[in-house]
Amino acid sequence: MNIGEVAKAAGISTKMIRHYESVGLLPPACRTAAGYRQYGLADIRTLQFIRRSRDLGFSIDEIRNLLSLWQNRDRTSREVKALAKEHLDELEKKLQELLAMKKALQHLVSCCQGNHRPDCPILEELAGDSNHLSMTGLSLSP
Amino acid sequence: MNIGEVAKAAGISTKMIRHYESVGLLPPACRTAAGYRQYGLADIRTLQFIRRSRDLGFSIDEIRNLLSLWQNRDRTSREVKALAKEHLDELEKKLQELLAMKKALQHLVSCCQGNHRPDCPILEELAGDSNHLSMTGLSLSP
DNA sequence: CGTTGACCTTCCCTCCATGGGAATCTTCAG
DNA sequence: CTGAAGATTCCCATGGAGGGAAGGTCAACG
Repeated sequence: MNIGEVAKAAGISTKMIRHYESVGLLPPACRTAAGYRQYGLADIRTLQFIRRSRDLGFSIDEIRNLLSLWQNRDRTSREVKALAKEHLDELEKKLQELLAMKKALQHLVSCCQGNHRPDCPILEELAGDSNHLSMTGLSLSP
Repeated sequence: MNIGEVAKAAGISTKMIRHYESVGLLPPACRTAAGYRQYGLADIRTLQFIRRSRDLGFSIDEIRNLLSLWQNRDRTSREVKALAKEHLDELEKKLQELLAMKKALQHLVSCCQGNHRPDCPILEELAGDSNHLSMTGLSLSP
C-alpha cells in the first residue's frame, strides 16, 4: 500500500505519517524501487494506535512509550497504568488552569454592562484598577 | 528605565518585552544614544495589562484589540464584552475537549488492574480492540 | 506510444508563545 | 582601568500540524 491509502485507512494525513516516521514513532517504511513508501496492515494498526493516543492527548514521547509497551509482551499493566495516570494528572492540571481562567473571565464578563458607554470592568481589571474583584476572591494578582 | 527594570516591575521577561515590541503590541521604545530602550511608567502599565490578559489566555491578536479598546476613549463596553465573550467561548470549547479526554482516560485507567500481568484495557482500547467500552458510551471512535 | 492527471518524493516555510545562547557593546562601581 | 552586570541583535528550538514548490512515478485512456 502507498502512503495515501494507509493515510485514509488510519485517518492520519500523509504529512503526519512522514513526520511520525521522521521522529521515530514509526519504523522507516520499506520503499519501492522508485522510493515510494510501502505499508501493510500492521502499519495501519500502528497508525490507528497513534491516532487514538493523540485523541487522548498523549504527546509524541508518551506515545513512543505506549507503543513500546504495546509491542512488548513482557510489559506489566502496572507500567501502562502509571503512564496513563501521569498523563491524566497533566490533563487535570491543564483543566484546572483553564477552569481558573474561565471562572475569572466569566465573572468579568458578567460584571460588564455591554452597552454604549466606555466604562468597563473587564478593561479596569486588566489595567489593574481592581476594586470590583477585591471582595470576590477572584483577583488575578493575589 | 532600562528594559530589565520594567521587566521586573511588570513581571515579564526582557525577551518577551522585545518580542511584544517586534509584533506591534508595544510601540517601539525610545532609545538612548547607545541604543538602549527607555521606558516610563505608562509602559509598565501597558505591560501589566498585557500580562494580565495573557494570564486570562488571550492571544497576542486579541490583546492587540483589547489594548486598542483600552486606549480608545470612544470605545463601548459592548465591544469589550463581545471580545471577552468570544474568548470565553474558546476557553469553554478547549475545556470540553480536555474534559472529554480526561473522562475517557479516567475510565480506562480505572479499568486497568495495574498489576504484574501484561493484559491491559488501556492498550486494548488504543489498539482498537474495544469491547469493554462498547457499553459505556465512551468509545473513542464513534 | 504519448499525454494527462493523480500520486509520490524531499525540502523549506509558517503558525504561537516562549526561551536559550552567542557575539558584541555600554554602563557603572571599585 | 578593569570587571561585572546589563543591553543589543541574531539565530535556533520547542510541538504538532499544515502549505506549497519542484520534481519523479504510475496508470489509464486515446
